Amino acid sequence: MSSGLYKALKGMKDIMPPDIHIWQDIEKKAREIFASYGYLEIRTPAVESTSVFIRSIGEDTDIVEKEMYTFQDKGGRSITLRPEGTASVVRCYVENNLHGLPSPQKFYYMGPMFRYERPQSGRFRQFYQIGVEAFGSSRPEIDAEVISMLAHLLSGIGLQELHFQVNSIGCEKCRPGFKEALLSFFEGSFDELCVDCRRRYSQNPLRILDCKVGRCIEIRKGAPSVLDHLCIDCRDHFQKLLELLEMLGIRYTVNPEMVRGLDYYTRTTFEVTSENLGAQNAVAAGGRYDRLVKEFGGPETPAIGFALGMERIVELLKMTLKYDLPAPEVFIAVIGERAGREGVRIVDDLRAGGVWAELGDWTSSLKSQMRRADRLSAGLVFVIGDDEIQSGHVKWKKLADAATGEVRISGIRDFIIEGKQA
RNA sequence: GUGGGCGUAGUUCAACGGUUAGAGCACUGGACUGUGGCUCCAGGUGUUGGGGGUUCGAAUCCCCUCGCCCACCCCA
Repeated sequence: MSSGLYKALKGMKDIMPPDIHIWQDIEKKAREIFASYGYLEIRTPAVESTSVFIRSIGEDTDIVEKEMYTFQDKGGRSITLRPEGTASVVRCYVENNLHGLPSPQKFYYMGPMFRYERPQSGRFRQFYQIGVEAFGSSRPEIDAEVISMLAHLLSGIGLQELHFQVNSIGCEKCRPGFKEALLSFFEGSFDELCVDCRRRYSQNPLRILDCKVGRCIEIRKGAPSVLDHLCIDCRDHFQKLLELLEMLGIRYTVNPEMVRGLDYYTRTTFEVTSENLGAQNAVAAGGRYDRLVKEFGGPETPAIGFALGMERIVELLKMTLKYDLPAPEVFIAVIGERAGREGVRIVDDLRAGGVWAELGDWTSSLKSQMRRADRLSAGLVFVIGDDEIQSGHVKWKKLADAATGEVRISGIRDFIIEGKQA
């Protein structure tokens, strides 16, 4: 049972030690890898005009229909906490005329996203994503670059056994034909489809391919495949991408039934899943969105990106790696007020030298100070009392193996720093 | 939005409808008066999530409500 007057809102979590160190490691690794691929950080506001998201994500997607945190500000404007990152970055790209810079322009971002959903395992109302967006190239090489970068990031932080799926959902030229084909395929068995799929039939027939209801899975056997309906250009693009992925040694499967939940995707879509997560098993996903920049009032600019879900990655990492709390290098136990004052000086000096040092409380017993040092897993303990101040020499003890020694008080700082280097 | 499971100490969990709701861990102090871990001893905490009802009597049964978890849906 929790105490206190307040709790975090439903679906929102505090991220604390020791977990926070996993988060920091992931973020650090991501920055390193993105840097080597030439992606630069971009930070956009967490709130945008509601229309930014409606326009990009799509009027009748679930996100827009029922999952957005939308409010009116005091000026009566409708504003929304971002449910994903791409829309904001595209808005930023267009607003700041970044297309005037040499193409392609490549960015990454990290931060919280918000969706008003019922929380469950791996799903939160405030969740964190790391994402990348590359603008200005329609070449399959950039698709491969983005996917390869994702693969390197995931393996770089120690995740194995992830499943890469790729697909192409065509462009504005070939998708209408495919929709037609789907509609006529399902026409005869329409009445047998589940309620949701009957709705999808008119709203977004591609999603029928993604339905998990047993009967619908039956019915769609033999349904037309997107891949058979791609136009020449899309087919060529996809083919080239697959060749590049082969060449890079990225293991993947082509899944023609993979459909993404955002309307802006064109051509390449991909998703990375894990078997160890429960129902919400996507750890990262992305795709190409060649029309969005234009939609936002910019010049025709092809683009591609992905986002990965921090909580899910952290969850996977916690299964295999053990993260300990960081521990101080030095603990100064002090006996008596005079030593207590001397201790303040010593830890301050050590800290100025970049050493994590903690000071005991001279009003509590040496035993309890030692116990605290032990609980903190401190590396070395120095015990200072009147005798030590008199003689200028102090004993140290290494908690791990109980080794002891002696050093001049004035030499503690050098002793520690040299010890670190050795 | 729809289902299912669960709410007892800081934490993990006990308590056939029946005394004053207990135990491990953790925490603090001591045994060991200036050296941690191991052992032993001592110490404290609960509106049994909240509200109502049934009953002589409710942590226990019923209703409502809130919260958490899981799943559907959807997605990172």
